[in-house]
Amino acid sequence: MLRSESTKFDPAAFLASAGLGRRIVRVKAKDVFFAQGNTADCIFYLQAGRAKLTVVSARGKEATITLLGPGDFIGEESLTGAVGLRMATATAITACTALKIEREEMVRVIHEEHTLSDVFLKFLLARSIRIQADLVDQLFNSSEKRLARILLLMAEFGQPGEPESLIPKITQETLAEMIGTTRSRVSFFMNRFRKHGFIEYNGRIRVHKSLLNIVLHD
Amino acid sequence: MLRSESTKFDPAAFLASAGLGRRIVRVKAKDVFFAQGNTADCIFYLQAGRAKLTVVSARGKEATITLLGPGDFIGEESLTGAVGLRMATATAITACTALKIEREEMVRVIHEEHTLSDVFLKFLLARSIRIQADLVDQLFNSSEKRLARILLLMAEFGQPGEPESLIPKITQETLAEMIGTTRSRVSFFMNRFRKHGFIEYNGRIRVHKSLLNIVLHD
DNA sequence: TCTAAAGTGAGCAAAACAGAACAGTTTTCT
DNA sequence: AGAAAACTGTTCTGTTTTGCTCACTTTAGA
Repeated sequence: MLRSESTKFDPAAFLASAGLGRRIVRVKAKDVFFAQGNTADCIFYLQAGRAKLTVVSARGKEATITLLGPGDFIGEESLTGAVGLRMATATAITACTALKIEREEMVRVIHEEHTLSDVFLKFLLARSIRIQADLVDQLFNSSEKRLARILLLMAEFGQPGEPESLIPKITQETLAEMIGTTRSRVSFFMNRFRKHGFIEYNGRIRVHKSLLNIVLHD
Repeated sequence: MLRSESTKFDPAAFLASAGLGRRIVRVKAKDVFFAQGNTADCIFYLQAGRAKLTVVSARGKEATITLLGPGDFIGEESLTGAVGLRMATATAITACTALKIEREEMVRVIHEEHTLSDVFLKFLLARSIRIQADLVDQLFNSSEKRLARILLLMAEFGQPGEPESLIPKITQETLAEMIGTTRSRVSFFMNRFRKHGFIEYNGRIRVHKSLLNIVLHD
């Protein structure tokens, strides 16, 4: 019964290939993995591409909770006790390749394979900490500081292979949704940052270290 | 080596008693479990009492992230890869009894005992979802709605043994810290709620279901 | 029991913000 | 290439929120 007793279990291999209760799916840019209100009966492991998690409020306002990249899990709310509903919508930003794992299979494997539950736990811990940091940021800071912080965080987001400080293409609308303000406000601050030399952009945004001054200094 | 192969492992028993790498501690009301900036080398399992998690900003403003009760873990950031620092301060609200588990021991047990890692995973998932909901609330709603929501959530907080809708004693200051506004603003809204009959209070706060109207209706 | 500390209710000016509008620019699709 | 859609910079108005201050009440501790 326990796989680990007979064969060596490799979480990387598990998350890279199809199998019982799991298969590889491709999601085109702007298509959704799942939408808010859907039944939460599976979890995705993002192999390639970028995606985002958004929520819409009662009166149609939209908020972006987080951006997701390769190695992230999507839809972990499916693993709670009872089968519930999706609380957010997961949308592909670029074309994505992901492993779709059925709820039962994921629960089983997490239960039986330490190595995989380690991977998952690490992800969940990191995510939980990041969201908590976002909440704290929201509680403490003004829109301007929140924008500065998000820009700095995203400058790291692109792997340290690229000439860092170059931010993946993103619209002011999405930035506004992430920091909880309006698009016009983002536009206003972006230009202020640019005037002060904290950032520069023609097409994509390049963040200068000096932007830290906005976040750090009172 | 693997405990589960020889003896039956009982997570409830583990979390209820002292042992190797873990011991029971008592924390008086207003004393701290740990403070922001401390080395994160252990995790607590709260057996009895109530506690809160707070963060202070650069310029001394304070935010309350969450309230904690029996069955909650405190200080899970200690389980991330490298040994880091506490990102928040955990303070006892009432006298607390908790199991203090050393980082290494917790990592070991989570790794070796499915039943405990299940318990921990469930906690982490719930917490992560709750904090995400708080973030969404913060992104969408006005101070007034946030206050209404927190009050409603806390009305559930007291176990369904008590005549529910009676909120555990809490100051306006703490409420203000939780929803990210000023104390005077909380005072203002509380009186408005009271005038409309949504809540009543002499010493402790009693929440009426009608308060839902504030949260739900546009 | 008395006093200091903590908590509460109010009010006000200044700052931050939302929301809408509109023209100009860039992307995307056919 | 040309039209439609998406994105950006900017302005304006009214609202919300902050950051105080002060008087009063309740609570906790010596």
